[in-house]
Order: sequence, then C-alpha cells, then structure tokens
Amino acid sequence: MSPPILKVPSNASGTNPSHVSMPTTSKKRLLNGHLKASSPDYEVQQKHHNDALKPLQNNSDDNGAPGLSSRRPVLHEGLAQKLSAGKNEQGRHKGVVNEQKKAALLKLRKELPIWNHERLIRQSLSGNKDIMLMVGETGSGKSTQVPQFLMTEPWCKRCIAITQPRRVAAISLARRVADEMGMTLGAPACQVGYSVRFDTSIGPNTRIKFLTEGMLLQEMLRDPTLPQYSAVIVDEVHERSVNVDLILGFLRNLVSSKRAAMKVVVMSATADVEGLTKFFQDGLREKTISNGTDRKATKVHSQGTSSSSTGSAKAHHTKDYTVDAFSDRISTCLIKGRQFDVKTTYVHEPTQDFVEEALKTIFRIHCKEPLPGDILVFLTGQETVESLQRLVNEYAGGLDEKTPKILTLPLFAALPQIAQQRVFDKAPHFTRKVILATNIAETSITVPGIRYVIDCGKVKMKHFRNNLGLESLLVKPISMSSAIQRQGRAGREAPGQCFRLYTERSFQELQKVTTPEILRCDLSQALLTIMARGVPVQDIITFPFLDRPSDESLKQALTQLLQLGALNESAHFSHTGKQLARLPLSPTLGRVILEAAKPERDCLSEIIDIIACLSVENIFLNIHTEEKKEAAEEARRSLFRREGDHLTLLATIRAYSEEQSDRRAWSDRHFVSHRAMQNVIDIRKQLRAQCVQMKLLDRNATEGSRMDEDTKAAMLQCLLRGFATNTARLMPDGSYKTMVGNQVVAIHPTSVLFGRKVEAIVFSEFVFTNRSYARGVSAVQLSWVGDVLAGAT
DNA sequence: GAGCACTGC
Repeated sequence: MSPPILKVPSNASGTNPSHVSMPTTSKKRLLNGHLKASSPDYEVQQKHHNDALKPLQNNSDDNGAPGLSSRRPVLHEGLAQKLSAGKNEQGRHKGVVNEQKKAALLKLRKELPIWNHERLIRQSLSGNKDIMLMVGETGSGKSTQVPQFLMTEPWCKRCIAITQPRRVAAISLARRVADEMGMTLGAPACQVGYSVRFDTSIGPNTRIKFLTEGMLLQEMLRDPTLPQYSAVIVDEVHERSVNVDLILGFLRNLVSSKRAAMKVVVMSATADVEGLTKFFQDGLREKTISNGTDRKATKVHSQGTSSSSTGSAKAHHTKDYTVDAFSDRISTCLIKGRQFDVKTTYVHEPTQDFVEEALKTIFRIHCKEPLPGDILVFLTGQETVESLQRLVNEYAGGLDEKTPKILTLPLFAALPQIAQQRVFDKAPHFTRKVILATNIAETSITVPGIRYVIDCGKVKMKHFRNNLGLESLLVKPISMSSAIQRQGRAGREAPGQCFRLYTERSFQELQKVTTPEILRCDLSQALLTIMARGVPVQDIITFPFLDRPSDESLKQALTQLLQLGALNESAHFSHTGKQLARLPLSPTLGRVILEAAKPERDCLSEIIDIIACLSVENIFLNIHTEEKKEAAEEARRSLFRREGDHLTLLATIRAYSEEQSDRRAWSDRHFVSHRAMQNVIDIRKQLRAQCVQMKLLDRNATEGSRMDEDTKAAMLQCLLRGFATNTARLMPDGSYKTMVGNQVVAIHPTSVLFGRKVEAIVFSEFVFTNRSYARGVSAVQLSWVGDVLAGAT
C-alpha cells in the first residue's frame, strides 16, 4: 500500500504550514492503519494543540475549545509518545515542558472571572448540598476551572464527568485542562481524559472526564446510577439538546432517590435559573412527600401542568414553591463573563429582502469603520450565503483604491473542512474579512477578529409534524437569546457593533428562548433511550422532562415503537427494544439491522454497509456546473444499481473499500465525498463490533460482498421491515401514493429511480419542500409491501 | 428536475 500524499493546506495569505511535521504525521498514519492521518482535519487539530503555550489568543471559545470542528479521530499523544524512539529523554523533556506550560497557564487562570469564586463554589457543594446551578457568561472559564476546583474536595473520591454537546469541545477541553495541570493527555499518569464516539482517552488515573452527552447516556445503559462518578457536571445546558434534557431528567431522579451519593452541577450561559431550581426542587420534594403517601398523586401534582408551551418551565410555577425546605440542598452561582460592550442598531422599517439589506450594511460598515475589524454575517443557509457572496464580490470590484479590499469567506457545515479553515487565516494586508455564515457560527465555530455582526434575524430549523409523521426545514425568526448570542460574537476581543436587520419592535416580539429540540422532534429515539435505562413504559408519563412534550407526540412515538416491536403486545419494553437501544442508530435503521440478522434473511454484513451510508450526510457530492454533471453521471454509472438507491450505496461502499491505493483520488474521480466515506467506514466498524457483541454477527464474518438475486431480495425486505410506513405504489396516472395515508409522493430527482415507473417503492427518507419527496428509494414488489404491512399491524 | 440549519451514539 503506497502512502497517501500529504496535502499541506496552502492559501494565498501565506499561513505558515510548519505545524504539519511529516514524521509525526507518518507515525500517526501508521498507528491508525489507514488513510485518516492525511485528512486536513487532523492538521487543524495539530495546529491548535501546538498553540497551547499561548492560550486564549485565537480560536478559543469560553472553554478554550478550538473554534473549528473536526469529525476525525485524534490519536492519543501518550501512545504516540510511547512508541517513539528515545522515550526516556523525551519523557523528561516533556515533563519540563509540562511544568513550563502549567506555570504560564496559571497566570492566565488567575485572571479568569471565575478564579475568585473558588471557595464559594467548593462550599456550594459541601455537606448535604448536592446540586449547583451555575450561570457563567461567555469567557468566565467555568468549563475548565470548576472540575479542577472540585476534584480535591473530600466527597470527590471517584471521577468527575463533564458533558459537552460536541466532540471537539470535549477533546479540546480535556487537552486544555491537562495542560493546566501540567500533564500529558493520553499518558497513563494523566488525571484528565475524554470519551467521544470513535475516540477515547481514559487511563487508570483519570479523575476528570470530558464526554459528549451521548456518551454519558451510553454509560447509563450499563448502570443508570452512574456509580463510577462522584459528580456529574452538565455543561452548555442552554443549548437544550434532546440528550441534555434526558440527562437532566435522569440526574434529577438519581439525586432525589439518594440511591447513590452524587453531586450535580448544571452549567449554562443564559440559564433560566428559576426554572432549573424549581425543576430540581420538585424532584427532592416529590421524593420526601412520596414517603408514605400516594406516589402517583404527588408526581402528577409536581409536574402535571408542564405543557408543551414553547417557553420555559418558569411560566408554570408560581408562589407555592418559593420558600422551600429543600432549597438548602441547591445553590446557585452567577459568574460574570468577559465581554466587551456591543453597540446595537436596528433597521427602522421591516425589510423584505435581508440579503440585499445585508449587502448595504456590509458596505456601510466597510466604508465608514477603520481596520482592523472583520464582519460576521448570520444568514439562513448555503443558498443565501452563496448569493450574498456573489453580490459582495461584484460590488467590491467597484471600490476605489483608497478603500481597503474585501475578502468574502463562506462558512457552513456542508463546506469542505479545508474551506472552513480559511476563516481562521489572517486577512492579507489592507483587507477586511467578511464572513458569511449560517448558524454554525453561533455555537460550533468561534471566528476570531470579529468586531461587527450583521444578524438577519432568521434561522433554518427542523420541525416535526406529528399528524403527518414527517420533518421539514423551515426558515423561522430566531429567539431573543439567539439574537443576544449572535450579538455577543462582536465583543469577544474589543468593543463591537451589531446590526440587526429587523426592527426593535420585532426584537421585542421574539420568543424569549429557542423552543427546545425535544418539543419539535420525533420522540421515538428519546423514549427508547428512557426505557432502556430502566423507566417502565407506564412511568414515561411521569418522567421529569424540563419541558414536557405534548401527549400527542409521545403517543405517536409509542405507536412507532410498537410497530417496530420495541414494545410487545402487552406494551412492555421488549428484548427487541433493548437491542435497538444499544445500536447507535435511529429505531427504524436499527430495526433493519435486527431483521437482517435473522437466519432466513442472512444479509447482515450487506445491510450494515447500507445503514452506515444512510447514517451519514449524502455521500455523493452535489454538482453545480453542467459539464461536471455529465462527467459525474459518467463516472458514477458503474456504481448505479437499477434496483434503487440502497443497492447503489452498497455498490459504492464496496468499490471504495476495494480501492487499496488512493481512496481520496477514487472519491474525487467518482464525485463522492471522501469525508463522508471515511465516516461511513468508521460507522460500519462500530456497527459490526456492536453486532458481534450482541451475538448477531459472527466475529469472522466477511464484509458485505454478495449481490445475487436472493441476497438482493432479502436486503430489500429488511429495509421494508424498518420502513413499512415509508412505502408507496404506482398509480395508473404514473404518480406514487403512499400505502399508509394515501398521500402523493414523488421520487426525488437525486434518486437513481427518478423518472422510473415501478410497481412499488420503499424509501428511507421523506422530505417536504415544495411538494412531498421520497429520498433514498428502492423498487420493491407490491406483494412484499402487503406482507410487511399485514405483519406489522 | 431539486435546492438541507446544526449536533450526537
């Protein structure tokens, strides 16, 4: 196998590429065993980590997290070090470096707003005080300092867990805290570790463990009481992911049940403190009252009114709990952040076209305000980003020579990493950077150098419609907290300005906080998560949701789980349900896996490959230009299968796997996303391991390679079992109508079956834009659909 | 003949 070519990111602004040292990279590639190390994402990580001696200077968020997200696994420094030659000397050297780092960092730590609160924070969790709610504004240092304050407390005998919504944040926080403690992340002696999907660095001495929310939930599957931890710190709660809501519910039960000695810290940037306090007080109160009284009645009393209103829990709770005997077990802590003033202006009249308004505002700022000071524009999606970019570039051509130049930089998730990285490069001389971003810049990526923010006031958001059972993406007004978050991006390094492309009146009318995800998504996976961690079906109604989803959406999710067999006929959580919960997949995709493992189907290896493809974003690149479109069609022809998109995916992953020399070049040739394919390979590996562990797959089973007629039929029937309700039949007029609900649905133009007429189809995705579309489509026999529908109901 | 924000196991 010839080594892949190492691509050093090159760009016009002349960034020093010296952070990519060839020996290290080759070493990592050897250790990883395949092509991963040559991915540009890895280089980004290196760059940040080598900057450890000058922390908080760039790209560092509140947490010290690098701003750019990377999905690629990182190898542990400790392991790499052990395998390198002359390790003793290097180890000593490392020790000196560690001490130097530690000393340099201590100076910076002492300047953090949180530093003077150490005693108070320790006291807040001493004795019988179990819960602390902490509001720490951006830049307060809470994520890095609080675990270090607490780890030496007498009650802290075991590990401290601290959860993060994103992988990069967990990894870079761990690295930062290890540096502050003078340790080497990944070395056996290190007291700091992390755990994220596909990548773990935990040693025998780990005392502080950063992990993603999903990972903590995964650990609860083994033991819901989390006996390995003395404390759990839940960070970034204001983002209100489904997982964080579930974790808070479990932790409330845990603390109030007192089954385990457990301290809980809830941290947030803009928390609704009253709502959270009330939430945990209710838990403690409920437990006390339920001693000897009617448990059910108490539970209904304490949370029955929490309806699906979009606001926080605050609105429902009034005077009866304000003075509470349990409040001494809960403390609150407010830490000021480090934020410069941001002057905010509004438009006087509501605007029709925010792209045009943004264009005007950009040039108004550019011509009036001196350098330095880059502009960050918040837009809704790729399309608005690209059209504004065209406009700005067009107008920038007409600027006179005395005015600084403009460099426009797009920023959205679908953009290749190498292009995302450009927002971190220093602007060329006499040039102002204008970053055109989606919501990715609100939470995931912190762009340095921003003094001006332009906020269109809109966001693209997913909504789940219960009655139709489908999700759609809609452009919606942002919430007030989101507007404040965007505004704050202008004041990270110096006083800044924020231009809101909406009126002050519209701002006042915005929803206070963003509707939590749990109120607008399909709940089947969340319910599966809850039940697999020991909550019986009938107790779901009393699960402590911070915001309770509507009965209707709960019922819909239960119906879905019943159809998939996660609940048996007597509505108890079944063995199938337990198995589905162990798979890192949606319940429907999981069900397809379980079906494929049945002896009469016997196509698990093949199905795992297909499911791995379905659980990443599109593996085929979108083509924009006409000539490329033809080239892409030609190149992909060998991969297409007439049976439909699922077998096409299987053919693609197989061709990719068989490519031994240069998979990146293969991907480029076939207009396939190399990044997505690397992800597919990781997921396939994880799914195979999980299936082996669950005794569904033989350890020595070969990778999916069969494509005979019987296997093909078996695969499609497995897909049908998971997607029984995503089926449609051909009507005499040539349209397709769903078997359940009799709705018209069209095959999406990106499907290989587009324009074809087959008697019936099964599809893995249903999207609603201008009309209803089926995406991920395969042709099936009508009789099969009849069978599966009869069987499932 | 379409047009998809962002995470995570």
